[in-house]
Amino acid sequence: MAVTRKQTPYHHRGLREALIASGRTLLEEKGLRGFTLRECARRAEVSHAAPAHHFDSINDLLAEIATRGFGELAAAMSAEARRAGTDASARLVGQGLGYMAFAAAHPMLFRLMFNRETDDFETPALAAAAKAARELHFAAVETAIPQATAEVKVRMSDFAWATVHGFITLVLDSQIGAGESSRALKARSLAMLAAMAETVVRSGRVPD
Amino acid sequence: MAVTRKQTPYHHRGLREALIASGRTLLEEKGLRGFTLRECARRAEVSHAAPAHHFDSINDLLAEIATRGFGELAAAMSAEARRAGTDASARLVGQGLGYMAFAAAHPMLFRLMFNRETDDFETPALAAAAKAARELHFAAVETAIPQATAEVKVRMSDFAWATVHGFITLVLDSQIGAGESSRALKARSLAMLAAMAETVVRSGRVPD
DNA sequence: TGCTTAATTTGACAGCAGCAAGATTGGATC
DNA sequence: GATCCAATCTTGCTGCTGTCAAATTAAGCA
Repeated sequence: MAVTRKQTPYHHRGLREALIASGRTLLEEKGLRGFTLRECARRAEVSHAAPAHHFDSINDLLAEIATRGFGELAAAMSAEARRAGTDASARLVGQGLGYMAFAAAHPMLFRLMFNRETDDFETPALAAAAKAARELHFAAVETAIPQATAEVKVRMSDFAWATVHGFITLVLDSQIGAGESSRALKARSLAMLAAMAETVVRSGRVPD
Repeated sequence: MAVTRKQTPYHHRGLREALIASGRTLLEEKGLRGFTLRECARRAEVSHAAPAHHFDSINDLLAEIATRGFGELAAAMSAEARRAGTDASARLVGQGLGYMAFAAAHPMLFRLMFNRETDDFETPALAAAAKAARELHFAAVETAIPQATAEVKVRMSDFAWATVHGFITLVLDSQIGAGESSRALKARSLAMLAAMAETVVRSGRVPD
């Protein structure tokens, strides 16, 4: 009985990782609506039912991809903040830049991470990864306005995040800067971040 | 030959509108991922192929639903701005409130309107409706800071929109205020809008 | 070696979008 | 009023999809 299957072994061994990888490129190519478990399997050169042994459902795979996305997002934020030096305000801007750069580089992944439509693929790990990114951001705001009250800190953290998230989201959805050069867009982003940081820092100065 | 079909006539007459209506409730119930042309047809008590005569594809129906959504969004913004009175800053806050209220009332529709994944259901009418809402917002910002340069006006329009859009988006995606009472959430929204309006107005006062 | 278990396969089911061909209706024309 | 046409809707297909069940293969361990 000649093994007609190519030289690929029956046991893939690293299928779980392979599926996450192929799933991620597929997501980036086709978007969530074009995302297919069977296509993931095809790209990993494996039968259509193989993924079932590594992921309970298609949502499970999506959750894993999103979870890792949050890890990368946090890393991108940290890296840019570090590059920005020691000034707290500059670090806040840097973190925002990292956030936007990640979203621009992986738009579909970014959408998946936040577009928690019906919560039907919420996972403890996913929730924890999202929370970690949030806390990274909150810490940066806290450092920028150490003397502010806890309530103001929370408020400004919301504010800064909403600004950055809203802007890049609208850009990705072609609502802002459609047809503009990436150079012009970058200038717009920086202006946005500057306005954000200024408002945050000012809130720390005003006694109430 | 007894007519086994119920008393419903062969020609539905208002099928296009019926599909838009059933599609919209379906969307709100199941989200974009659970949205199905056949289920729309079923709810309109019509065969699965009937929609094809009114919409080229499922994306066509979604585009029409999204287009009407933008009309309603603009109406909600205008109504709240009117309620806010004549002060330009208050009107800006009111518009933001209307925006958020619409999104909170129709979260899935709101997501559909903006989640323009692969642009595969972009339509001239949809683009125009989105643009109308944008211009409504820009006009409000312009009125609030009439003496500012054109560039600052654009910048602040982006800024204000990003703030409001980002905040409500994060709330809908359970990233902000998860598990909070709607009362507390409303307070957070108002604080957010106040910070936004203050920044906009200040940008109009500073000479550059 | 043989046995157990994990990993993968094939095959099936129901549901989906879109297409084609037939059935029914409403309205215009004669 | 009768006839024809175009619009509307239905049934039935094709090739997808996710998920399940059963069969097959490989790996690890005694």
